[in-house]
Amino acid sequence: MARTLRPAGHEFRSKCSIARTLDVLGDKWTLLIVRDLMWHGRHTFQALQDSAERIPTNILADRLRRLAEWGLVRRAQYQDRPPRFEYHLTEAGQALEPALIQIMRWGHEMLNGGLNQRVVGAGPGRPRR
Amino acid sequence: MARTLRPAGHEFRSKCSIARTLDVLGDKWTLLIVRDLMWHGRHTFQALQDSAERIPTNILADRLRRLAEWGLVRRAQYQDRPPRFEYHLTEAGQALEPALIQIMRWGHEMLNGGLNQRVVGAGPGRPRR
DNA sequence: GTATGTCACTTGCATTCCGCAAGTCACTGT
DNA sequence: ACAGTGACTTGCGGAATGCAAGTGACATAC
Repeated sequence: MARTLRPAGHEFRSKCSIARTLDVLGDKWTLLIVRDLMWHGRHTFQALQDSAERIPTNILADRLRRLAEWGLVRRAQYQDRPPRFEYHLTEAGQALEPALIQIMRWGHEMLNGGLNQRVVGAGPGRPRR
Repeated sequence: MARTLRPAGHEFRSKCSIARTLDVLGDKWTLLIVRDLMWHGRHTFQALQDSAERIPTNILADRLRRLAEWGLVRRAQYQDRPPRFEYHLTEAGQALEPALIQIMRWGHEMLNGGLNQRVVGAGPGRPRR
């Protein structure tokens, strides 16, 4: 049983599970990064940046840092020279899948959003070269 | 079959259902208001403001306005003199329940958040006096 | 009939966050 | 030598947030 995720010094607004989740994920970008890591096989900074919504690079760097602090994402160097990094969801991050699916459903039905195809096992793993 | 919800003039960032949902609900407060309307029987401005997370009044007014524009919330006057209003979720708003439940689950498991009791049919309806 | 209280908000203002463009650094490939 | 790539960082103007205080229409208590 995992202890509660929480970066050093963080105080939650309240005991409510929803409020706490919003403390972590409550903004316009974070869940899109999780989506790309989970379903779209985007695991490098560059790949995440090239996603459809064109996230600004400073925001992307900041959100990846925060996701790593929260333990939802792991940053790993997969190459030395030049140093290159890849980002992967931890178990805690992957556990967001049911929530993400329900959010996607609602957006599909109410906002005419596109449905995600291949929801499982997508992505090329690490970039080949 | 409902047409796509969208206030006049709004452009979505992308076709993705998740991105579109975040265009509507992607901030720290909006889902807490939905939570209170859905489960906690808070239907007046005052009741919503008294919720545990102490939302600032200007933000609350703004979010209620936006939720109404998006068609997730209906504002109704239930008393003339003095004028008093109550807020209720529309069907589109209520359709967020499965997503909210999954978000709550994740917060409960990963962030040690409190679980919501009475998830269905909570609340006193309109304030008596 | 004056004082206090309630409800539903607005307004002002300082602080913080966001988004865009540009720059940096370490390489690699030609 | 020189353009290119990947992973960021920095600067800066504008938008959003958070706090306190104010407003207007009543209702209730004294």
